[in-house]
Amino acid sequence: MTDTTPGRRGGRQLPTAEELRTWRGFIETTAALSSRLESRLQGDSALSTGDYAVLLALSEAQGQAMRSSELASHIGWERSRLSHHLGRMERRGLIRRQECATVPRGAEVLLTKVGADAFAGATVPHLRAIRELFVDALTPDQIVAAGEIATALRARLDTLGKG
Amino acid sequence: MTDTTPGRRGGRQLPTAEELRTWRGFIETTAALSSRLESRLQGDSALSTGDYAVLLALSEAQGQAMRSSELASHIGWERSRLSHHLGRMERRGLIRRQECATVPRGAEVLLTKVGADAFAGATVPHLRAIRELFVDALTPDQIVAAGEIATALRARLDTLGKG
DNA sequence: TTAGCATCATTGACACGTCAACCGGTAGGA
DNA sequence: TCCTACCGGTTGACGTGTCAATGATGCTAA
Repeated sequence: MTDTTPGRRGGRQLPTAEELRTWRGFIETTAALSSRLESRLQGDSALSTGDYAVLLALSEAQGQAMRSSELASHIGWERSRLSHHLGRMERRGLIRRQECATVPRGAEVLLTKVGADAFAGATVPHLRAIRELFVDALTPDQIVAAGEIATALRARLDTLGKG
Repeated sequence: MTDTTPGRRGGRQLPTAEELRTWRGFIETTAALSSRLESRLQGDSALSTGDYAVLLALSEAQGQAMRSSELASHIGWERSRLSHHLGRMERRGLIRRQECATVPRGAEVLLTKVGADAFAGATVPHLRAIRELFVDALTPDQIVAAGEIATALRARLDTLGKG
């Protein structure tokens, strides 16, 4: 394992072999974690994490309803993505869409009973899975460190922008 | 924000509100990081990270060729996923598939010149993006901590198995 | 007034992943 | 021998995500 130290010249260099190993472990493990959580949720409640995010937002909204674009920005999705997803959720009866009374071109998304029940049944197993797969896997110090790492990475993403 | 401490009874409890905040920040940020890296790679080289993984494996293999199932296990993919992906890569001329001479029912995957060139052009920008978005975002201590967190999470995933 | 222009939402085309079914061939055991 | 079971690989159906284009509707400025 020859050392590929880029070092010197303080400029824009490539990662070292060690940094790359850490990177791969980190990104692959977090992906695996997401995917495991997804399949746990699916198995426990027949919902995807996307469904869960939508249902969570709607169940917390007053009237259990939100405008489509409001919902999109609340959960941080592109409108196109939300529109596709709502179409699938509507086919399964989890939500309903209707024209918004107040805003002419607006669409109002409503939580149905089926959706509310599905969400109610999903939340405890989902939180339990988060506890088992994340919280219980780490020491308290590591949880704090994970939070700080996420904050630092997020800051970097934000400052670099889409570039 | 009422404290939802589960604590006591040392049993299988739900995460606290604080743990949940950390969890959300962590999982959403790592997802955003993956997605940003994906779009950087796409913009720099018209390759996806999936393409990159396949091309990396093939370019390191002797003869720049591998059996399909060997490739699948090397990069940790299900065979079905690889088969679909190879179909798309083959349409773009990045790889070629042919019957394996030695193993009757085996398929051999070959790196084409187009694929090798695409990979060669992609690697430096990709490594640079990893440096900018991950390595440079964290302190050396945080990189070490990230590695340890990944190891701990991975261990947890492995011990829990598919359950 | 009307020609742009931004905004809200949907749509279509396509890439990507998973799951389950399938096919062809090889290997064991009745 | 024949039946079965596995193995390598492909396929189809479907959920999911992005991008670019399209409607439909208001706002604004010549």
